[in-house]
Amino acid sequence: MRSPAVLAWMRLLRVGQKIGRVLTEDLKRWDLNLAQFDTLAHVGASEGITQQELAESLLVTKGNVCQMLDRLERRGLLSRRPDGRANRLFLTEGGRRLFGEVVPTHETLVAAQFSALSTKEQGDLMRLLGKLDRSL
Amino acid sequence: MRSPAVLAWMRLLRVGQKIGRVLTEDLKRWDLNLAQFDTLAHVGASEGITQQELAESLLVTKGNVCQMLDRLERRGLLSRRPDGRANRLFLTEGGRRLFGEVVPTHETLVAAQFSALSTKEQGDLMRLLGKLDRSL
DNA sequence: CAATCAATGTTTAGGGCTAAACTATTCTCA
DNA sequence: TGAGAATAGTTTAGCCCTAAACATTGATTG
Repeated sequence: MRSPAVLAWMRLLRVGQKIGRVLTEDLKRWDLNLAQFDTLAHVGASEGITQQELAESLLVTKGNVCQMLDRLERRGLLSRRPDGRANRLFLTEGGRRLFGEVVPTHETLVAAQFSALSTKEQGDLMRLLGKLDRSL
Repeated sequence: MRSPAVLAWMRLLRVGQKIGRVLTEDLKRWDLNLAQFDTLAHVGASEGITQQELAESLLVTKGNVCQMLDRLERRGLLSRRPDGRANRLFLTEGGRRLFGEVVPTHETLVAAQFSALSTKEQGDLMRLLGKLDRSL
């Protein structure tokens, strides 16, 4: 007999994979993937953030952030601005425009993935995951 | 204002990353990562499964499965057994032994990650994710 | 039976991610 | 002030994963 925790974990992974796949597929329209979208989202929400802070915020390594930024910068979506020994990050005009275009569609699609749950259930799920997140 | 769905999605991703990191760290003791563990788990639970079936079950591509199996086979943990045009997969003695050793610890650690939630809450989470999974 | 089609597996190129080694800059304080 | 510690970023090797091209084998049907 499997514990509720193990079952919950297996399902959490599975749901994450499934939804991630749908979102990734949709983001191809803008030639973005989920990691790039999340990076733009974080920078857009906190412009002036450093690479180090971005890495902590995304829960990835700074090496990863560095490479990710190389690509996004090459595409002209954001820019590094040196500040002391750190780099501060900003969206370019193009990055801001693209981001503003993608977000509404993206959020609608996310909502659609959760539409099998009632509003109350979505709230419950959100709260349970929030509690779990804070404990980790 | 963010919808409950978007918040739930962000937290789901985040919780998945955090727990995944803890489990990955622990699996290093056996020189395994999460993907390899999952592969062993699936094969162990359904020996004789084909590569195609395994790929569908893991929600990854068959190309990925092929490479993953190359590594696990090289390590002597499982074996491909040709059957018609398919390969049927089996754990080796070593694979079965390793797997039996890892699983209890792993499940305990998973349970620990969810310990901030009461038994009822874990059940609720499990059910909500199950409902969501079936709808996707 | 032979040609075609479908199913299974393999390979390859490329991006995501990590750990660890490395570089460069800034801070500290004796 | 100058040496060393701490901090921020970059690079590299290697595994994970995908998409797409490829190869092989089995099934279908004219």
